Amino acid sequence: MSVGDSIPGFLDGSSVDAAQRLLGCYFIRDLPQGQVVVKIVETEAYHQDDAASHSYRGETTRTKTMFGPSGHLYVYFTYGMHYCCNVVTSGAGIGAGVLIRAVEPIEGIDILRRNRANKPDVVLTNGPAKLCQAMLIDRSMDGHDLLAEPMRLVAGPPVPSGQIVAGRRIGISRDAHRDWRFYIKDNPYVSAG
DNA sequence: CGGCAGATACGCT
DNA sequence: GCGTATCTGCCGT
Repeated sequence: MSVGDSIPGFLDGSSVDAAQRLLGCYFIRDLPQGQVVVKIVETEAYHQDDAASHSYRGETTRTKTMFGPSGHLYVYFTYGMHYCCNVVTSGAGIGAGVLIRAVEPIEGIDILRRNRANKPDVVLTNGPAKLCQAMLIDRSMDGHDLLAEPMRLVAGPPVPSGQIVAGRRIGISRDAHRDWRFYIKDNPYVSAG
């Protein structure tokens, strides 16, 4: 397959814009077992003036990465056992990012299967904690620059706006009415939600 | 297949 | 203490 080789240039704008434009982009993850390529199919936007965002109450040790430069990975730990990852947006000094909720396996699906106890393909990466488990993303990856190995973000062909569905974000209680969740219409790897 | 409880640890009140 | 940007297994329809 052929993908672009530069990080998407729209990350410095609002996370709501970035969340839509990240759909169709790729993560290329190098693991000891080999290379994994996935396509982003579901996202959610979070920003500083957003009561649902980890950055809402200001910078802390945990959320420091969200206030750093765009294009880095913010990884958090939640529910006592799960990791989830965001692409940092909106530039240094602003606490914003895009939660990656689901991805579609493109290459290295056998590696993803192994990391997910050989579960059926459709549930390998259709959730924010599932995809982190499948791609071996944990707190040690927090702050990682997505221009660099072992995990890069590259632009994909833009998803037509008619193919993007917006809806409420999942699993939050504050500012829940905002339609800041985006996914590719009819894609089988979108989370059940 | 939909609903629900349990797991489990960390950050914030 | 309490709530959490979740997932899984187990139950009943």
